[in-house]
Amino acid sequence: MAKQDPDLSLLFHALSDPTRRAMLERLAQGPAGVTELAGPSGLRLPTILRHLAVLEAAGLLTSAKDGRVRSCALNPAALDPMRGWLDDQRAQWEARFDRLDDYVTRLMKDRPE
Amino acid sequence: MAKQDPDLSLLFHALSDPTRRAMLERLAQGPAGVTELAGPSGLRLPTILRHLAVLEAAGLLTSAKDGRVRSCALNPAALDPMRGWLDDQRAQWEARFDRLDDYVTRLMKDRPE
DNA sequence: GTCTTGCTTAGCCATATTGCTAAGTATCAC
DNA sequence: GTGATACTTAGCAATATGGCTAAGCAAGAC
Repeated sequence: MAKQDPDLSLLFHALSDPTRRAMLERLAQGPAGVTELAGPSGLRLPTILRHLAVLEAAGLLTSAKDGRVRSCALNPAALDPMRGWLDDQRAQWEARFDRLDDYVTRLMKDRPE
Repeated sequence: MAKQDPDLSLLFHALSDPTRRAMLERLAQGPAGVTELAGPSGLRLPTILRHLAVLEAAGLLTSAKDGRVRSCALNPAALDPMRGWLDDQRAQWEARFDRLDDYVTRLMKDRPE
């Protein structure tokens, strides 16, 4: 991960819109141009460009212009900080049960027969 | 997962705010009351209540009133659909290289010596 | 019963977001 | 060179979001 402090807020926000998620899903198959990404959504191109800007600002995609075509590509590494955060919470939650187990086990052991 | 179609938009949006993430992080340690959750943020209680409503609407937490205290608890299962979505994109991305490997392998095999 | 504590509701305001249309630029195909 | 294609920019409007203050309700402590 290149960035020291990934902006989780930008990342999660970027994924909070169904159109943006759908575009990323398409890009997971391979690069695509703006018009192709716009197709399924039914939204107008300026709107799509705005959504793409959100995704690019979050680091989830990169784009490059080749002639009149702008090709967009998924940056899968950008998904990792979010997964990391989710995993951390899950881990903390699981640790709760471990601590509870320890507590109950200790209680049983200390319990006078 | 109880819900047939988790609302990914609600879920990702709920995590797009640092205050809300911080509160979930705290709840991963165990249930907490509203005033305790508000403490670290420095925000006023009505604002906190609004944030909690977002989290509850997304299914990420549950709350119950006991006397004058409202206790909030993390619902860790609600994190799973997001992880699932992230994993799916990662999987699709990896599959790209598998398909590329197959293609290149086939190319080398079909290549006249 | 009175005071304190822990929320809760209502309303306001500033900012952000999300969609659109209109107009424009640049590349490509013929 | 002309027309088509693929964006791109600017501006507008409606809605949503995120913060606040003020006022209120209910439970708990004494």
